[in-house]
Amino acid sequence: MRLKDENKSENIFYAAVELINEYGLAEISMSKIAKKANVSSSTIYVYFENKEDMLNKLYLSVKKKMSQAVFDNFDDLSLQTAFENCLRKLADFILNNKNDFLFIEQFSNSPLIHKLSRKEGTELFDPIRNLFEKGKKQNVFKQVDTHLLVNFTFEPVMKFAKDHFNGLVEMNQENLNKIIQMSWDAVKA
Amino acid sequence: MRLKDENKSENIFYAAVELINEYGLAEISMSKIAKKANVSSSTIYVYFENKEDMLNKLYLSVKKKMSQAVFDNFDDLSLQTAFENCLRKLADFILNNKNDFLFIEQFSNSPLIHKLSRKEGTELFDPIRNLFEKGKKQNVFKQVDTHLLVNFTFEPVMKFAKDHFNGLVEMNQENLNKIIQMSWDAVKA
Amino acid sequence: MRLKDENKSENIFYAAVELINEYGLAEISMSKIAKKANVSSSTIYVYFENKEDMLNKLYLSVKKKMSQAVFDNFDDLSLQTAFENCLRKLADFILNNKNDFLFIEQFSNSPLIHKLSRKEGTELFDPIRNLFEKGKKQNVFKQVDTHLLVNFTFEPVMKFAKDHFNGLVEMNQENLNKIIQMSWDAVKA
Amino acid sequence: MRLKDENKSENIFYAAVELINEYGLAEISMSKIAKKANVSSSTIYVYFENKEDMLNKLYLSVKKKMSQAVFDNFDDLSLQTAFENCLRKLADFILNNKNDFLFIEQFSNSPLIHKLSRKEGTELFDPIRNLFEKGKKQNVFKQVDTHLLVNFTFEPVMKFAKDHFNGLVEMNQENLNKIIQMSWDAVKA
DNA sequence: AATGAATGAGACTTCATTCAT
DNA sequence: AATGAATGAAGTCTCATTCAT
Repeated sequence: MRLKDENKSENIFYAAVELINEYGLAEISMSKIAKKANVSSSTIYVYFENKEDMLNKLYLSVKKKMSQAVFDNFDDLSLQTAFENCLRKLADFILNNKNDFLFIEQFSNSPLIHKLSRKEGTELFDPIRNLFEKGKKQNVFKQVDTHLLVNFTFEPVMKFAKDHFNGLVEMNQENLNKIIQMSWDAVKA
Repeated sequence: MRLKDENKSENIFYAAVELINEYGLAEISMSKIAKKANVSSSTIYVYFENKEDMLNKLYLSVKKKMSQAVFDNFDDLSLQTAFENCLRKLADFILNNKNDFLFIEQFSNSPLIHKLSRKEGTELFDPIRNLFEKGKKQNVFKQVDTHLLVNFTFEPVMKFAKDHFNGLVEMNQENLNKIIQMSWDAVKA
Repeated sequence: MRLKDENKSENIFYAAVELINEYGLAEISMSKIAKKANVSSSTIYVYFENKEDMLNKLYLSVKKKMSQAVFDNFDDLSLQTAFENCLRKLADFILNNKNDFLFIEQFSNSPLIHKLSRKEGTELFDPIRNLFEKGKKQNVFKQVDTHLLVNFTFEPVMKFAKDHFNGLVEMNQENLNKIIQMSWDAVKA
Repeated sequence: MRLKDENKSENIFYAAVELINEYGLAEISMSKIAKKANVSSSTIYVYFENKEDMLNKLYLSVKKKMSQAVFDNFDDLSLQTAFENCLRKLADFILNNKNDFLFIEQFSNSPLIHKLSRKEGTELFDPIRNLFEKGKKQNVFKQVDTHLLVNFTFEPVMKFAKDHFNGLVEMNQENLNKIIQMSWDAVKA
């Protein structure tokens, strides 16, 4: 028996993300992905049950990559430094992995995402939730639902990144500093 | 010659939004929309050039409906009241027009959206930008790119609404009040 | 709107029967049928829901044609003449419509046939059952389940026809006469 | 070198018969058979040249099993007892091996059957032909083509069995006795 | 204006089979 | 002998769109 070629699965993921960004979730096809990944389209079905399964696994894979980047060296820092750091790393990741980021945005707003995938994807960001829980106890943060604190941390920067990609604004150091300040103002007690 | 039936066009829009929410942008088809709208699929082509045209017009139509709701009675108010009011009206609109809102989120994250549609859609929210411009001059708001102020106003509440629809949190009056406070803290000078 | 071309549906039926005989139920495809019928394979789906639906409707159509041939001028005859006549007409039909006959044999032995189609197909042969019911009352036929009488009437001649097509025997007048005699011996009181 | 595992080949046969009855000759696939037989689909190719070869060998195997059952203890009996016995044993076999029987009916009506397989399958029933040849010489049976005698012996009971499986009639002792009587009336001189 | 008929292109997926171990 | 990996070919069916009325 032949050995599974781990590259193949990665090539498929890579091709899918590229194409989804170019044409949109609605317009990609398994055969386009296969062609770009240099495999036969039937080979995709060796690795995934079907299109939906493939997309959900891709989502989880990309989200994991993103969370690892964001929470790199996260636990050893003070609250505020950790908060600031992860925002910077998020911005970094988005700018350097535009397609990954935009794929996540597209997919997580579509009903193709499975309940379980959404849950698992959310849990990858537990560290930031834990940070806020801890901070709330120390009265560093507002006494509000943790989800709210998270939303004020991540959503504005992510929207700003999209505006950046659309040419409306420029995501430079200065703007990033301001975002961090504003996020902090929003969440701090 | 018969007149174009305004109802038909609305039925088509309505059916499209429903189906996109149920199956996703990737899975809808002109024939499914036609069937749900009780028209022949060729009739859709009487009203729209093609699928892309239809979706972009639908987007603009829904976004307009949303902006009208958000900026209802907007200009006659003080800065802070206008700010608070439009956030409340946004939340209201989202809760009462879930499918419209989720369609916008799905569509505006997809490359199917035309550059021009995005621009026109953005301009529908000029009132909030004008408000911030005015407020910056009065030193009520931080001296940062207006897009940033807008992002801190709308993004968190919209994400919170999605969390609400996913059963993670409850969008009640209390939480809404907190959101408004946090948004204000983020943008105020 | 264009008018439905009744020919198309007949061409599809004809092509299907031909191909099923050439390649077998297991080996035909919608596209082969379409090509032979000179229509686009998507056109088949204008006329039929799917392959199964098409095959079942084809079955009923062919079976009806067969029953009409078999029971032509059936009711006005005496019991024995009617019995003999319909056997001769069956043999005639089979010899002149080999493909139709063999299609029925193939399809009715496959699980693709719907319960309802089998029932409807069976009912098309009610006349022979009525004949036997009547004859049983007059003590012309054996007092056994009518299905049994039918089976002894039709099955041997149909198997003989298949043997004929396979080159094992020759279905000539002499053999047909003998078959009729044997059938009669089997069913008569 | 390992020996071919006789079990594997039997498992494959068994799985094939089951699936063909459930889904039909047209809908089975090597991979479905492999899955049901708990072997890899490439293993099937260790035992058979290809799908057609496998089906033809399966046919012959099942037909042999059937003929052995039918002609068990056949030669030592008187003409009429042998005739009656083998009809009873055929009915028995069919009732106890429904899937085997229905597979034969499906396969032998399809063009997938090879000329040679049909010939070999037919020869397995030589004993009944020999019986009729002998009986014709003794003027016990009608002086007609032996195939005809065979057809009047086997076809009605086989059709009756199918009617039974379709819920139209009940194949009980009483009905079987009548079938035997009718067959005898048909073939006897 | 409205629509059922029609279709080429292409969707997803499974197929029978071979390869490499 | 046995099998998981791999694939080109082909499967059914739906697609967006146009045609003809």
